[in-house]
Amino acid sequence: MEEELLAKWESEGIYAFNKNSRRRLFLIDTPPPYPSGRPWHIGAAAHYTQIDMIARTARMMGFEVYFPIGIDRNGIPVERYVEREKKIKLTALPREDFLRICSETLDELESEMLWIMRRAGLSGDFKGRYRTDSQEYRALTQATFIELFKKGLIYRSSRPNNFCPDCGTTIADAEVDYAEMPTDLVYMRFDLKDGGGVVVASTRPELLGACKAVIYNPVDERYLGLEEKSAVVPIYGRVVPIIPHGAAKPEFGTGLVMVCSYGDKTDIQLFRELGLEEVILIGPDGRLLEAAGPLRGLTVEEARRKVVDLLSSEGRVVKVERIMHQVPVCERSNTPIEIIPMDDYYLVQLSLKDELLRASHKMAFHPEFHRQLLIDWINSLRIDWPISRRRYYATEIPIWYCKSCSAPNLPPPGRYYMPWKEKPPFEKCVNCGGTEFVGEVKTLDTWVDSSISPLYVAGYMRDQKLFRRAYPVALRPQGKDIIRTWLYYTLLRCYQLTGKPPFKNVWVSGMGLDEKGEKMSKSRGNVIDPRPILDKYGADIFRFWSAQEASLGYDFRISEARISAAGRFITKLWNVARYVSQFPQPRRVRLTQTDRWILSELSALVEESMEGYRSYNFFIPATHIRNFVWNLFADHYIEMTKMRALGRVSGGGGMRAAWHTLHTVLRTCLLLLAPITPFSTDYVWQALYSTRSIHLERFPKPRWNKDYRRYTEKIVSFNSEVWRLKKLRNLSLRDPIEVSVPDELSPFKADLVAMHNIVERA
RNA sequence: GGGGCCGUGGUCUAGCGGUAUGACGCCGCCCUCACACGGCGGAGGUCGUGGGUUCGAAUCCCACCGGCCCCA
Repeated sequence: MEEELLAKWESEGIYAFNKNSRRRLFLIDTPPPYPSGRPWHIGAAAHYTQIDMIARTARMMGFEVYFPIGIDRNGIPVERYVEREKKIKLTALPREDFLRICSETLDELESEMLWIMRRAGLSGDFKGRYRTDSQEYRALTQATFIELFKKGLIYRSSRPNNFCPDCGTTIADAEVDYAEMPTDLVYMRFDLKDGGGVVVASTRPELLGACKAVIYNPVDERYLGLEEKSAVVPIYGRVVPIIPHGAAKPEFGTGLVMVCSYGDKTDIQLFRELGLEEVILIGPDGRLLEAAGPLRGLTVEEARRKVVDLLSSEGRVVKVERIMHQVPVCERSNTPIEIIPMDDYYLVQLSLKDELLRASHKMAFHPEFHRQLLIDWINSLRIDWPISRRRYYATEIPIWYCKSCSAPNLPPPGRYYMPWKEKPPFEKCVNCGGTEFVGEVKTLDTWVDSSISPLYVAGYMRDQKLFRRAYPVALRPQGKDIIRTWLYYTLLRCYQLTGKPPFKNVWVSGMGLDEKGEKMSKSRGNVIDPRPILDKYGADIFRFWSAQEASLGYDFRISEARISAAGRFITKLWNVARYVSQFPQPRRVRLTQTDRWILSELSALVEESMEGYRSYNFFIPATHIRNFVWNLFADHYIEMTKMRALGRVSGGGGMRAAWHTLHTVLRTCLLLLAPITPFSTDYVWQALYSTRSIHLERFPKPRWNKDYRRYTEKIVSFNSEVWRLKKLRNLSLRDPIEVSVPDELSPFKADLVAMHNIVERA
């Protein structure tokens, strides 16, 4: 059934976006997922079904919706996947061959994700889907690079930064993770220049050759009086100052810390602050350089062992302590990073912090409390964004350097350029008129591409007419795990380019965890493949589960048992529809009090559901509709009116009213559920109510008087009481029973009597 | 060290100023002509701990404990 509807929706093109529509536009900056491995995370699949609910909600509210489908295909993840899975090293092949393999690998992984998205019923633009590694997309990335370069917001610099020896490139702070690892804390005796000695503890003894100072905390009484004195660095014999500084923690090691270029971020700061001259000790291959003297040519690990040996032979190792230490690692390769100065391109961000903070207050957050994650990240920025990477499968930096004067020459924006293999599209150097050029070989961080997705989908530089209407785009949906990357970088880049925040609304979902509440990961072995789930249960069940399980912004647990339990509601809905479908749909009827009562509740349901839809919180409509359909409509209204609807009561005046009401309630519930369970609702809709899809309809209005809601509790408890009595007396539900209907329920008396087969007391 | 979220019957969860919602599980009865992927009935909670505000707190405030996540 679902497959047929999918084909029908596609052939009829009912979700097509008409950019010239007069309706208000609603653009969704769909996250282009990255095909980095398989299977695709079931939490991600759930996340995308919720984004689809947003799209469907906006359509049913009367917006012209653009729900693009994109795939993010640039950058280190695929390169590492190829290196790992196919055992091919980036540098082992000609650049073009490596690129081809990456592209083919992406095609495979991508088709799997697209199958899941389509099968889950996403009403997105599959036909016009985009890829961030397409010529058109990369051309836009390069155009924005050129624009920002000319604005002076991109510059080249060689400064100490995170360097991953395994990936062979500089990486940004956002790509650094911290791993808890056991490390040796080595206590080393340093001589003082004027005699005597001190003990310095360090986890990086191999950096002794870059030690330029020793610090202690000024409140640390043990070292009062060391100020003004100098220490002699073991092995290297360099004399360095001892300085009181707050960065030293008295409780760590001996309270004396050596300052080297560069053990960590604090070292960078101290070198700058104290005006120390750096010693570059580690090369891009992760091996120690000339300046390391006896350690030259060794890897960091080897050097660490060797330096301890050397120190021991001099009797300088006081003790070695095994400690757990937070080590900064590259999030792609899990390799400990080194801080090495490299020549890279930087995008200005520090000087924009205040403006970005202001801009982040101009976007509405759903839920509000996730705004703080963005603000915290902006506040924690300490360096401009290094955007260049020494990698291949990414957008090239569009610059050629003049061979005679080394001036950068940039091409005109608009086309996709590959400076490492192409001739420049100009003849002469803008600076000296030289005619020989060398193309830049470095590429861009993949976030440089993905951070312009809202510009891409809104037609920036390509369709000004659309762009003016569509930007800032209506909504950015995304997971909370990529706030510091995707959300932040998008804000930064779009703000630099357009002076505006890119979104009106930011919708941040929580993460899908396993049934115990732990993160799903291959190493834990708790991943669930979404494909068999979709095959077994169908998309509607998966979607209804997803709506009901994940309240806005909170993490949610994924268990097959709960997905299967959610399926029972779909079955219930199905059976209700089957029951209702046996009756005709009379137009003009005279409603009874019972009919008015359920319509009162229906009005309330519409209002509650719409409140949820307006805040993109599908948990609210899903749970309310479920409760209404199951616990009021089916259990009470249908039972109360069954005799009347089936024409089993004398007179039969209310029969047509019951028919009419049953259909009204069903029709309204279908409309309310359509964004969440698009398949079943459309199926029933087209079978009973219309020749065209439910997904072209608008949401219902709460147009029934709500006064009768005051009877709800009394009706429910009266019915319960009768059921209980029958049970108590061992009567079947059809057996007659002698009870009196309370006066306050007299408006419903006829239905209640028929329902319970009540025999009036004499 | 900083920040965020959470702590409600066996498990999960709603409520967020008037002593508690629903689901799964459990017990019992029932194939009642839409539905046994069902219906009905039932057992089960001093809402993490301590204090405060209030006529009244799961709900607001403070402290603490525990869990998860993020950042340094």
